[in-house]
Amino acid sequence: MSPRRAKVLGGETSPGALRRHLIAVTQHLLAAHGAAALTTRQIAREAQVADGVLYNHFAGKDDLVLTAMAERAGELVDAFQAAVPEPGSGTLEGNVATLTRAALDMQAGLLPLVTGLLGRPDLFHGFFATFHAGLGPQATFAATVEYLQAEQALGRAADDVDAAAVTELMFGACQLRTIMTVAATGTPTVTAERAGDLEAVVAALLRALRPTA
Amino acid sequence: MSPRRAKVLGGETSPGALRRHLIAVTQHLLAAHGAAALTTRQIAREAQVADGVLYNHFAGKDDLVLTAMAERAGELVDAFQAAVPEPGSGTLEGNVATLTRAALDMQAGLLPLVTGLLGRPDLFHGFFATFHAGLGPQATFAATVEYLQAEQALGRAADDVDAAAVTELMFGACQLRTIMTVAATGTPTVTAERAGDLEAVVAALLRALRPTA
Amino acid sequence: MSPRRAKVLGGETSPGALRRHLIAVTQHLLAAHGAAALTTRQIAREAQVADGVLYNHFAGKDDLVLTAMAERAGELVDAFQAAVPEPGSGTLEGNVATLTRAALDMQAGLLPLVTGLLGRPDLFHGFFATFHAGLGPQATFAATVEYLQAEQALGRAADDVDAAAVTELMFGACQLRTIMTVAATGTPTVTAERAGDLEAVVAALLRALRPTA
Amino acid sequence: MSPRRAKVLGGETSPGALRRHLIAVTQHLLAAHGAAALTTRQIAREAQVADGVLYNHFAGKDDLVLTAMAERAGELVDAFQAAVPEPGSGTLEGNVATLTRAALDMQAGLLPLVTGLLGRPDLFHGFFATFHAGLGPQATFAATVEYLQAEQALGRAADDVDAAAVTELMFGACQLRTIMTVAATGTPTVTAERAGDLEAVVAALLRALRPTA
DNA sequence: TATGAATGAGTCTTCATTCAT
DNA sequence: GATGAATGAAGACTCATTCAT
Repeated sequence: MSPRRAKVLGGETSPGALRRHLIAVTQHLLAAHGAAALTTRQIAREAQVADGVLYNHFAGKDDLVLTAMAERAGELVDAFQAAVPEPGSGTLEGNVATLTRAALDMQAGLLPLVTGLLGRPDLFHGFFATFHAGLGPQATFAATVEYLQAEQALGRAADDVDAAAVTELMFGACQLRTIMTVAATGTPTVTAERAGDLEAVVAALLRALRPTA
Repeated sequence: MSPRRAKVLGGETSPGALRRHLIAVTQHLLAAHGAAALTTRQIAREAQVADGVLYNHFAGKDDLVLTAMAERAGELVDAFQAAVPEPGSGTLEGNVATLTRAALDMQAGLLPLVTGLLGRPDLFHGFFATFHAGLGPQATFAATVEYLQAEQALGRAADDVDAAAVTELMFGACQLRTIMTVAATGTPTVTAERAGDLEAVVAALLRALRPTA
Repeated sequence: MSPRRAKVLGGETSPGALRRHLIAVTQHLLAAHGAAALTTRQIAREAQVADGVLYNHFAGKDDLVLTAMAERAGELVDAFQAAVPEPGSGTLEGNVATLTRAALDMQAGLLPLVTGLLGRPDLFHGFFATFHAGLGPQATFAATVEYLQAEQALGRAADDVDAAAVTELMFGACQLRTIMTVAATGTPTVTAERAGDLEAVVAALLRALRPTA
Repeated sequence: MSPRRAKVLGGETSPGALRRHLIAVTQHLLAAHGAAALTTRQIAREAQVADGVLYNHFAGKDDLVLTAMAERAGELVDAFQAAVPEPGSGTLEGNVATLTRAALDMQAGLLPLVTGLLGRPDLFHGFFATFHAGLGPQATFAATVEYLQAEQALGRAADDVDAAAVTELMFGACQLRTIMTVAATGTPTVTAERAGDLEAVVAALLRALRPTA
């Protein structure tokens, strides 16, 4: 009836501002209340806009959600990649600890996203397909394997252990921690603090990377 | 009009028979199509009973689903526990491989259950609280830690590595494999075969358990 | 929240009563307000039932509407068929007048149905396909042609005129009258009275059936 | 941001150019996809203009659509009128055939217009009221009656048959053909070719116009 | 005048839950 | 206990219309 420009964005009028606002709200709701509570009405209410706005900027709910997820995942991936150490720099111990911590941060951020998708395997599949080669979570796995292989080549890590297997152990442990933290706390938001320390896990990983007796 | 449940249950009339039937049907649908496709009508149709029966045996949908999940989880836990080797028996290598394989089987079975729950953190929390001490998935973690500690005591595994950390690596890797398999295949059901082999992971775990050089 | 059996049907509890009630309401709304005003909510309100009931008896709105239309069309067709005279009985003049009047009644009843369908050619096509051979409006055309051919065989009508063409003229004139009546009155309901008399049309038709000079 | 209608209209800037453009686009969409698929957004997109323009030139969607319909109907009427033969010219047979073919062309063109209107009897009524005396489809009826009466006066057609009734038969048969063609093909567009030949219908009409035995 | 993002009532549909029989 | 029709809030989505720029 009476279309009035929302004043939610504080006068922000640059093109695409509302689009980004909707993405941000979706990411927030996803992280705060889980995927089950994510309805178009909730998004609209939280964004302080009319129910229909969503469809002026996205093809539909799935489009918005997938976009929000992909964007957030991209940020998490970027943050991880930035943390991957230069092979040969520092100590192997410190580097593995850094990587493990970064993996936990990423998994914690990824969980609320992945959570909503697991119930819809088709979308989940498409979500991973969304990323161009070398840009998705898969890329963080590859980067870690590469790092470890480089350390093996440098002789700082045993070369008779499979770098991919070690990476699976590392990422898997972090994911497990994340999920168990959700189970323990009952909130979808997992902070590094709540997830506990990883010292022992890092130590065990390092043993796998040391030369055999 | 008139009760004719006999058909489905093959004449079974003992008390609680229908209750167990509903649980079984729910477990089947959960495993086959995932939690997102689970409606009370689906359950009733598959169970060949009226829509309302559910409420004669359970407080509501959540109660039924949670009960079915807990029971199925119990079976998976039991299967895992049965696979935990006697410390000192066989070889450490074989035993760790057995445990890892058992962990993968359990995670694969657990995933469709957990999937529906992750979107609702409150229920997820309650799900774990459901288990009496020593009966839930947590117990399998404890059993594995105990096994490893016993091997450490027997001198077959290094005693300067944290058994709990190794267990986290093992379970975590299995969980990661399971989820990535869903992402790769786009189906909610993960079989051990589809999840690929674990040799390299087992080998890496064993390195963590061997004495340091 | 509180499901209570509607008392709309006056205590009628025979199976299928509500289904038939919904069909009747749909037919009424269609005839009274046209297809554009036909929403599921309107139907539910007019039927004095909850919004969702429709879906307990029909696959969806289209199913209900198509069913209602087919049923009403069936009645109209039956009424027409009952009016088709026995060839040789009475006078040709009287029989053609009877048929023309019957055709007008049928077209008047059919119009509000067809009206809603013309906007959706796919459904319109399916609507005619719905009828088993010899049961739809097409059958009335065939019956009229047959009647005329029988009169031709009896020598009461000229045999050098195409019976199908005469039938097209008859049915077409009636349809035109019906539509022009809607245009003139602005209501979708056309009664025989409002459509005016057909004497001159019948006379013209009879001329086509008389032997050439 | 800034007006750039020039593109579409080829630099045309005379007042009313955009108004006429919108009407043309609406007519095109109406004929091609039917009234059910006609949204203001569709029109705007097809016209390469902003959603709101429509309201700068018309009171609303109904106004635009009705205007477009009336204009198109006017064209169809003009085409028909141009085809009405001079009484006494050629042969009666040829002239009636010409008129019938022209009536079919007109009905086929009118159908997609009328289709969307039949579901809204109020608009349908207003549509016919739109035409000034002697300009609407009604005028074609009058012209045909006049033509026939002239032929009657000239002695080329029997004068004891009602010219209006014969016209009703002619127009009605054409309309029936048009609608049945939609039913048979499932497409909203009816071309003269698809509607089949009219020879038998013309022959029957001519019989009605010949002197009685 | 043109723009096009924003509006929000309204559409069809789903589904957990109730309760008279 | 069993039945299953009825309920109605809620979901995703559409679209004619408005108005600040």
